[in-house]
Amino acid sequence: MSQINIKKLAAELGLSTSTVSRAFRNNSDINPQTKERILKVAEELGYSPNIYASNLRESKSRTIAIIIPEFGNNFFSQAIKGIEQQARTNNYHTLIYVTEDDINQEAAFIRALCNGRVEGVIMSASGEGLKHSHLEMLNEKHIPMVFFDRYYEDVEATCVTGNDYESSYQATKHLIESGCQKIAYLVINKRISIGKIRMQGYLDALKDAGLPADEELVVECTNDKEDIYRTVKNAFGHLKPDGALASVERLAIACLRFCQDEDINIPEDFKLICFSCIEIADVLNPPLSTVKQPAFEMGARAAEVLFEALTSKKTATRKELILLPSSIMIRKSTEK
Amino acid sequence: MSQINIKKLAAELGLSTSTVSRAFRNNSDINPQTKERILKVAEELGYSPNIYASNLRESKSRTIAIIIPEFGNNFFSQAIKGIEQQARTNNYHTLIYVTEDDINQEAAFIRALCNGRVEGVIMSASGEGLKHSHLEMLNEKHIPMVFFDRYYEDVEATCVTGNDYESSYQATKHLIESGCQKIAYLVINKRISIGKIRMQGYLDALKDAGLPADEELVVECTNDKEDIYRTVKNAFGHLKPDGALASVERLAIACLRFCQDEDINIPEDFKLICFSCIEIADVLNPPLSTVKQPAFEMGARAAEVLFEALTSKKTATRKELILLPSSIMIRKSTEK
DNA sequence: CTGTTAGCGCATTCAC
DNA sequence: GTGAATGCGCTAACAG
Repeated sequence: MSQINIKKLAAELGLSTSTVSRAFRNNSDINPQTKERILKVAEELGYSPNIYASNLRESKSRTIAIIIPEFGNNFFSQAIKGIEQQARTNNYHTLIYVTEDDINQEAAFIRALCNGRVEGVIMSASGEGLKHSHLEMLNEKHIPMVFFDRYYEDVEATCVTGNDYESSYQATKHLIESGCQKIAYLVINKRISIGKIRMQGYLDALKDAGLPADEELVVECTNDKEDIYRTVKNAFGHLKPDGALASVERLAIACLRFCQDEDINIPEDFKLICFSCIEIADVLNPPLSTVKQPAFEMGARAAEVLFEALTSKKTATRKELILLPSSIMIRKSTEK
Repeated sequence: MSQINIKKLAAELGLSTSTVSRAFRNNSDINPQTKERILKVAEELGYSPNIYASNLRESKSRTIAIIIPEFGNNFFSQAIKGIEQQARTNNYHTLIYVTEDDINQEAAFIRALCNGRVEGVIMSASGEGLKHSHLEMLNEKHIPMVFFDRYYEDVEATCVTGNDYESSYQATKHLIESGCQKIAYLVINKRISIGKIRMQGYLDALKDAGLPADEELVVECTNDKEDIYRTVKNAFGHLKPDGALASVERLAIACLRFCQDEDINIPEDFKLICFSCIEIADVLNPPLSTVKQPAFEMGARAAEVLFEALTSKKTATRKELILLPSSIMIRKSTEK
């Protein structure tokens, strides 16, 4: 059986293709009875308009792209859910691209998207502190973009992110109030957006408490699992901290592992808190205090901003920082 | 600035559109120098072929759909990575659809995909034991499909899944050898595919060990977090098991929570093992023994089967069960 | 190796 | 309220 198309359906119905087309779009006026008849026969014959022909004709795709550094962690999973919820209500499809934290990948994806595949982009940045010229193409192609969580300061676009400075300050303060005197800050890259902002909150909290805001206590790690463990081990060896704030979950998990291996008691000998959206923090060993970002809301909000731009035919979003509050969940790992 | 297209680019170059087109496709022969010149100018002018026009013209989309019951757990995240890796090497795009375990959603997605949006479907089933007539449409439209993990027995299609019976048998045997006498089996739905097969392995292991394979020990839960906790609590109350095999991670987490709340010592008073791909099982309280499915490989393998069908122009995959071995990771939660 | 020509399936003018 | 005609941007014969 050859595939059905609008022409065959029209022939079957004894109508013109334009009338059939009208039955599937809501704008044009059409006799309600004709419409109903068309839809009924279409259903029977398993016809639905070819998406690519429509896209071509209308030169719009009702599709947006999500570009994220990694996939499969709680934060991004929840953020994606938030985005998809909005996409669904706006009748849009989503395409997900994962950069593995590689800005070249990011650039490649952006380039590949500029052929009309998507109408807008929601992105968490992969290469803060590097060249971002690949984003200019979006501008040229009039494709609006919104950042969430991680963003480029030098790019004109709205960003929805957490109130990281404040949360970091509060988390550090909480460690101090729990009795910590020598608090390490664990970070992947301290020179860029979230790593940097969270560090500032941490440093200021130390300072305000009269503790030495010593940059030696800032421990930078790579993104590799084995490497992280080694770095943590090393840091423990020469810093001997009694507490730590981890800027991302992975680093805190490495601490838990290390403490387990070395029989360091948490929270007695060492207290730990981290930024994380993990849903099973309460059954970790020990239950882990977290700064929980509103991932779902971030995604949803970023999508809202994008769809607003899309429906009002704006070709870009305006430079603006939207901060959503995180909540500090205190558990055993930071008990006195 | 009006958008660039193949005609303008051709005009700019003093060439015909077909030559330009050839420069972007690898098949037709074209003067290497011409090609290079075209690609260079295209780069400068920010031209790339409109995807939707290509799709329409070639009537293929180089896109596949992934349909899964849920999103954001380790198993599906890893499986998706496996699929995407294969998709990338085959130069295909992926669209992800999440059903929230609702077969109506699944049917709606399938219907929406049949307008040519995708060339193939990789799916983990959401409604085992229910009507699956919505899948007939894929057949009519000649869209091949592959199941992974969860599948419909009554549908003709290849399925890539775990060796669940064997793993379940081994996991139960391990509990018995660790000293358990009264082992519960926790499951979301014992009448369907994975829940059913895993139960069979469990029951047979009990029987072979001379333990009563009592169906009372099979505890069925809903999919709701609060509900699961209540069911677990209730089961502990009247069954008083000394061990459990959980068919999915979520149920084991509820056990950990319950034991933590009630000061039940694991593994002394109660031993626990579950099917799970969780990567931080070693820092749970206590470290959790798991049956780890090869999620990434499953996804990759399912994608391989699909692409094989696609490249050989088959319109469906043949009914076949491909079993990939899981590995049992023994940790503290099942120690003697 | 390159150009000409003819659609892919659909949505939108513009007539009637 | 409906139909005829046109072209969205691209690719694949075919001819040269």
